[in-house]
Amino acid sequence: MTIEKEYSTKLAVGEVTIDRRDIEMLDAIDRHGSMHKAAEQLGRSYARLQNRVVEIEDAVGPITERQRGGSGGGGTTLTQTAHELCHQFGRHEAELDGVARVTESVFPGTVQDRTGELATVETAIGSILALVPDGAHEVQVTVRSDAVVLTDPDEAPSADETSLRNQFRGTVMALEPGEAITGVTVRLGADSELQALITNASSSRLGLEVGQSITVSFKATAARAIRLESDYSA
Amino acid sequence: MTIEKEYSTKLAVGEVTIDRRDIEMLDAIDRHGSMHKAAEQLGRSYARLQNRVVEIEDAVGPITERQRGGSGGGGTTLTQTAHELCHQFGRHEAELDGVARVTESVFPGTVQDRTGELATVETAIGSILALVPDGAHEVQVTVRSDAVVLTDPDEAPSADETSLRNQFRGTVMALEPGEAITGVTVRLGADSELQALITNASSSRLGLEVGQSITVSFKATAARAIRLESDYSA
DNA sequence: CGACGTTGTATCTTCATAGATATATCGCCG
DNA sequence: CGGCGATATATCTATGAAGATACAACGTCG
Repeated sequence: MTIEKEYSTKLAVGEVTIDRRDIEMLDAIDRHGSMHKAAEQLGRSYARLQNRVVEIEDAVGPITERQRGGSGGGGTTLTQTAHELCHQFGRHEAELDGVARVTESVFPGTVQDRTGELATVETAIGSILALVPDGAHEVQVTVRSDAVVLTDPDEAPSADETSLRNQFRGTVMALEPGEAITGVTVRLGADSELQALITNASSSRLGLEVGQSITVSFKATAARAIRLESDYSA
Repeated sequence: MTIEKEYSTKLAVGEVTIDRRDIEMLDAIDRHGSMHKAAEQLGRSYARLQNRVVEIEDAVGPITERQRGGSGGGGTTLTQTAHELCHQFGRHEAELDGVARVTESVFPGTVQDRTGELATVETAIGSILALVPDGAHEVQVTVRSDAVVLTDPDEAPSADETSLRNQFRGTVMALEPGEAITGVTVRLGADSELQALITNASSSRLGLEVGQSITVSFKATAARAIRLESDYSA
């Protein structure tokens, strides 16, 4: 059975939380210049829609300029605030979409030293410096494939010169070239693999081939651990 | 007014989508060994809870072993499948949490050449290679601060040797040291700043100081653009 | 000055979700 | 063999979100 990662994007601003439906509403108002037409196009009742606009404005401040009477009977336009809300929502959604799309590599391990939110986790592939939740001991470290940097081992900068704190040596096991991006699977230990996403250009620049030795790096701030003895008590 | 990024985590598996409430339910069942006690602890009705378990199992397959009668009257334990579901949910949530926590830097620009999902975007700080949605022209490129790599300019590897396709030169404007992680603000152009998160260790290793010249890099697969002429029509 | 197409409200209905309650079933154990 | 504490299930009710409907208010324009 396949499990798909899903999410729903929200922005908490003041007292209200704005979801996709609200953004679609604002977008429709913007495109049609009136709340009535927006309601019609979205197939929802004008009353509720207008109500929601007021509700949001009560918490956020003016997001519309509403005019009644006048030529055409009036209309509603969005304020700059509303447009910025939409953009911010779009950016947030793009980031979340990235999370849901991208594959992750998982390494079980045990927490060793901790400093603040960071800790070293002992895993099958060695020590990983990662963000570790408070009080966790047995954890899984996850690394997003779009955060993994590949380097030619001969040219690899020593970890001293960059902020890439995790660096491992591995062997390219598989290449899945796409139109612009190649998925790379790197074997790091007996049973451990790490996936990376790189541009096709980088792939050919590095001369990637199956069987090749390669250096993989990722930032500590991009490696996140979750505790295995999960406790979801609210 | 402050806008906070929120989200809600979900896993779509088969016909049902599992949310945090479901995971909390499974966790409570696991801890108490019975659905009745779980319902009581969660303050929800046994009937609905039991119903939900059946609902999930209809779609996902066995996630519990339920026994009635016997010593103690019976009880319910979770299957391995259920535990894996919880872990996967935890990992997914950790990633989303990362998105909501981390700051992002935004660069408006216009799309130039495109190959598949990738395109170069002309911005105030120069060309950025990023993931760009289909058909977009005017965009905002966002870069997560945990994806930015800092390098000593003298030692910076040429872009030829790594899969870090975006590389810029800048000046450190601000340092916000935390317990384990330092937030770094780098000025890249007249009006453009990029934020990065690095470990304190990396910060001191690089000898970071305000005013210092520094090289920032990030992967094309970690830079995401959203269209400015947003169209949220469903 | 009246028509028109808006915005602004108020009220009723519909629907889905979940709690409340009651009852049946099960199977070990004293 | 009855009690206990669980699972299993059906029915009623409470609640909240949203649609349906109706009507008042507004202001430009013909």
